[in-house]
Amino acid sequence: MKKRTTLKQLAKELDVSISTVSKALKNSPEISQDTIDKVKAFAKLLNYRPNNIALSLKNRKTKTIGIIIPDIVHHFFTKVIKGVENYANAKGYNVIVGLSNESFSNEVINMEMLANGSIDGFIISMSRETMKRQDYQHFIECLNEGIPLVMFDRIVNEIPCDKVMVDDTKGARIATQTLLEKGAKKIAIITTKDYVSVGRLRTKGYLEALDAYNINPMADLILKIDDDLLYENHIENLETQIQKLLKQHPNIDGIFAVNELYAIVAMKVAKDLNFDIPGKLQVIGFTDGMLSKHASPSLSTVSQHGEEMGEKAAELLIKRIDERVDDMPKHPLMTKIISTNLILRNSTK
Amino acid sequence: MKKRTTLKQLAKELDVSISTVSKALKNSPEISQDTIDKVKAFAKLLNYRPNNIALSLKNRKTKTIGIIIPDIVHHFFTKVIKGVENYANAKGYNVIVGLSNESFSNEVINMEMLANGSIDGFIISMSRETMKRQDYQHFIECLNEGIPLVMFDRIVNEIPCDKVMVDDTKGARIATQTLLEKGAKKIAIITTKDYVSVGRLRTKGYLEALDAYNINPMADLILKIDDDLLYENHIENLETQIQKLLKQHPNIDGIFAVNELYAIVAMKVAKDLNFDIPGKLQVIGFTDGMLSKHASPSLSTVSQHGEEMGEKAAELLIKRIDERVDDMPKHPLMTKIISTNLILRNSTK
DNA sequence: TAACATTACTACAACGTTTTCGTGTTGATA
DNA sequence: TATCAACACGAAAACGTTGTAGTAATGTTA
Repeated sequence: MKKRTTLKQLAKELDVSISTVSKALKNSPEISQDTIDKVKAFAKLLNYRPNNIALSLKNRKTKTIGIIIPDIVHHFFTKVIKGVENYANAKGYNVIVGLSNESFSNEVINMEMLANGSIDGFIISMSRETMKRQDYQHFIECLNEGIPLVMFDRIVNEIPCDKVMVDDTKGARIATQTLLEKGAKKIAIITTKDYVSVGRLRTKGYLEALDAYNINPMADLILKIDDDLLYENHIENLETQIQKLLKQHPNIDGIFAVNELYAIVAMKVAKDLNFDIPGKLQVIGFTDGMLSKHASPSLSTVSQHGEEMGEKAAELLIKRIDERVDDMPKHPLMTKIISTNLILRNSTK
Repeated sequence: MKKRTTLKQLAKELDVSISTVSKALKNSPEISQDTIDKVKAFAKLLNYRPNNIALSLKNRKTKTIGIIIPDIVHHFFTKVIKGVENYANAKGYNVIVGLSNESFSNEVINMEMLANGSIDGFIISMSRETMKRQDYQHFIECLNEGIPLVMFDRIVNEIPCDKVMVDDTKGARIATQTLLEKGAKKIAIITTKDYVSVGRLRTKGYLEALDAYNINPMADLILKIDDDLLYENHIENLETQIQKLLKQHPNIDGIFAVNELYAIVAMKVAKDLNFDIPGKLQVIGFTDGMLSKHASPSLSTVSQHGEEMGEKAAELLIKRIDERVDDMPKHPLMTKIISTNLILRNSTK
């Protein structure tokens, strides 16, 4: 097994010093054109490429960013990763992915593993367990060590870092409003427990829309799902709860679901109960993924623009990293709001 | 901004040498218990953690593996990544993700960016363009430089490396056979152009099954989609082609599709044409994803076990990396076949 | 021709570790 | 009282770079 070519090897073979080789490859004016040509030719011959790790050590920056997400098998997060990759690669950065699997300890372990010099900064969406515990010590420590952080989607205000989010409340408000405009009178919401920030905010938007139409919210129509269960159970539980809801209130004519899966399952249950969609029941979801597009009927939904979020997060992070190097005065913390837009398909009139 | 604690700092403050600190932290018997305790206490106080980059440089291994895939917004690939992460993290490895976007040059650039010492090995599924060009120079070079490679899913025999794949032919044969057993007489296949290895192999399985039942394949029933188009056009094109097929052969009673999306679209088109699924037309797809599970009717499909593939790939790669370090005799190249299984849902009788 | 510039290089330190090979101080032994 | 372990530590090299500071060998000027 051949080992990689180093400056030292080039230097020895060419009978010059390591410095000369290094400088020649960088077209330093200190080196004669003659030598430059020779060195370059030989370097090319041996396929020399500088060792990234050595550079990282020397420059005290790795040109790598870490993204920590709760789950990768999820259209929204993959879109975000894609956005991060796009921007980061264009700036010469690599992306390390860490999966928390919605677990607090995994999140902490993953971050510690990477914070030991492997990355220049983090892009994070917290695990559900972290949100529940409200234990943000690992984020704080990260910042204390001078590692910049950008949070997205699942945000928490206590952490002084850059953030990228969607206007969840507004998106939900517009979705609900649209249902109202399209004639729905009795709209249910399928949402998460309140400790999930996005669920809470989207519920808020739903309530605001009702309020604007002078409709009193009914507790019965607000289904807060505990998605802490294992996946399979979670879906089953979801189905039975929606069934119960639709049977108890057969005159429900609108459903707003805070994510794609909830909306899809709601449609399925409703269809099984012979609800006509969108004739008698209109449905809008949140997050535009494969499921929405290919469901039947296709699902109207609030698009979150995950890719754009990822790009923006990467941009903020890399800016922060660069300013750290220059040791310039920090610019103030940013919270970038990505606007949603409503995609109307066939689950609404 | 505070910088990270180093051995040097600890040494200076404690007024001992760097070596002593290093050894103390490792419980070296050379160091007195007294000193060990002191050093450890102080290290803990300053929250010392060794710099990974320095270790990487010293040990000439990064404990990081790179995974290059054509697209991350794809259930199968995310499953594989998840499997890779699982195994790799458990072994103390990090995972860098590179996206080729089905483009040859992106694949090459991504690999070169990582091959400069950033990773200890690659896990790869080729881009479509690479398959088409059949230009594998970058893989060869990688191997020449002593960087181990594991290919999965989209394999090519010419490259001497470990491989993880599914028995595509067998999976397709069983799927087709199942359709036949369930009474289908005229089965169409929706597949890709032949340069996509998995498409080719799955078509082969389809033909084998027909042959076993003494059925002559009809060219008309073999729809080879050119998925080289942009996404949106691709789907539209797919729809019209399937429409044409079903109109031309309204007595088709079985469809085998080589991926999830093709199957879903086929079902949609068929439903629009008032085919009764599964009554009159049965459908089986390949790759078990979200779409299959939540389609209506839910889609019977050949499950590929992406997560298992990822785990296996990581295992093979890490074994290869370890053997490289020990400089032991290489064990022979492995090709691990992950067996598929057929998940029967409501798109079949 | 002494003083100085210019050219074209080399030596060395540094980034943060680990590890090998010393080395000075004890205490025990012959 | 020399001799030798045992003990507890330090110096230095190495991993592969880069950049600063030197230094010979020229050429130019007063």
